[in-house]
Amino acid sequence: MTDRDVERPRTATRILDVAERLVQVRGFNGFSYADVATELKITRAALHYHFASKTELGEALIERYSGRFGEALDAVEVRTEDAPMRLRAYAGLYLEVLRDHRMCLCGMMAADYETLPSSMQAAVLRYIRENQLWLSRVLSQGRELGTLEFDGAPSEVASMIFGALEGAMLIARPFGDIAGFESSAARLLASLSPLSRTSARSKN
Amino acid sequence: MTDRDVERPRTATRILDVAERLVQVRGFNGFSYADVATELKITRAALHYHFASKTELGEALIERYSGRFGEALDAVEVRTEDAPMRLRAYAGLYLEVLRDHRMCLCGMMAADYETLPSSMQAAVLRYIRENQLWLSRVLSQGRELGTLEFDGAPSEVASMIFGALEGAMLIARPFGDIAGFESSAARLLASLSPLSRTSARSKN
DNA sequence: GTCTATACAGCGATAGAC
DNA sequence: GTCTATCGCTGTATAGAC
Repeated sequence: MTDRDVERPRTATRILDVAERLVQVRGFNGFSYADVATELKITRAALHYHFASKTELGEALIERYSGRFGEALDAVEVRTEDAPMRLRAYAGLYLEVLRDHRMCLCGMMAADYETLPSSMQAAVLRYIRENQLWLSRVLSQGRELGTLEFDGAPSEVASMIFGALEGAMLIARPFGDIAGFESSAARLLASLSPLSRTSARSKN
Repeated sequence: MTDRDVERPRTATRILDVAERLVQVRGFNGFSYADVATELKITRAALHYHFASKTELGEALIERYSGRFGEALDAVEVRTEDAPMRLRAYAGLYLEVLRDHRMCLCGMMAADYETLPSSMQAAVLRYIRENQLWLSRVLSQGRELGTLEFDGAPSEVASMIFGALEGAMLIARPFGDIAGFESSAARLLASLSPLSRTSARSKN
């Protein structure tokens, strides 16, 4: 399903699973081969057999994560019908990650960006651009069909939404504030609703 | 001016300056005493004289940064007149940091959160809460005076704005995309404008 | 307040046996 | 594919002279 066409030994997959979680929780500079090896009850040397360097491991992590995310986005487009639903589903993907006490892998690596080898930097940028492109497409279609309403370029709104969701995760995670994330995400998407412009007259 | 009532040797201040930048660029786990010492042309041992442990250094960094940020917020309230101006000035503080190719110190530490000693974790949470409190106050006043318009609790909007700005920085920095940050910030604040609900009818 | 020297743990990585 | 053993380096931290 995921990793469908990547031939990979079972162990390599388990390594990626553990390392992925460690990066999402502790950052790329916050975990070591020893951490992964201990958890899998193998030696560091065995780890190096599968991923010769930490850089290679990091590249594989981003590649797999990007691939999975892309698949998840495809799945969203299959199971939803309009742009507002798709945006909600998109935010829902982040919510799942946060519920697992993790940060988005590439959001974490965006924080570590300056310390990463250039191959990993490039992969992080690619991931971000892909997300923003997907969002741009959804936003464009939504506006054409009248299910969304906003000013300016879809790509700018896409950047704003992407950043805002990453930031909402970043801030919610230390507090374990799932509800806070949901509230921020909902508010963000509500501002794109055609109805939002007439609804809010409660106070003031 | 800043650090006004903290008695601190010149060297300690220079250490904090360098370490602060390193944290903002590379993260708390991405720099070492050696990095700071080299840059200041002193030895690591001298560093330990001023800050016995990296934890102490980290605590001092957050404390100073929080204090400065609080002063900057006071200054914003002095030199601005209404809530929209204050929010723009608030976003402007982030912009300055980003222009310096840095991430917000505490945003960076929010990413490193799980790896931090508990004293630093507590300080990071305090910083976030103070920011959100300040924003809540501004938002409340703005709504009362009719210069801002939004649904729900000010604290929720404050969380959303804070997270969104942190996230916009996080994502813009790897690209060096100052304009992207400005665009996101402007869009974010525009959604709180009383006029926003009738302005946007350009396309669709 | 800064230095030299050093302790000691941890890191990423490699060689070579099994 | 995993192991033991080890290398070389860097990390934080400390002792003691100046």
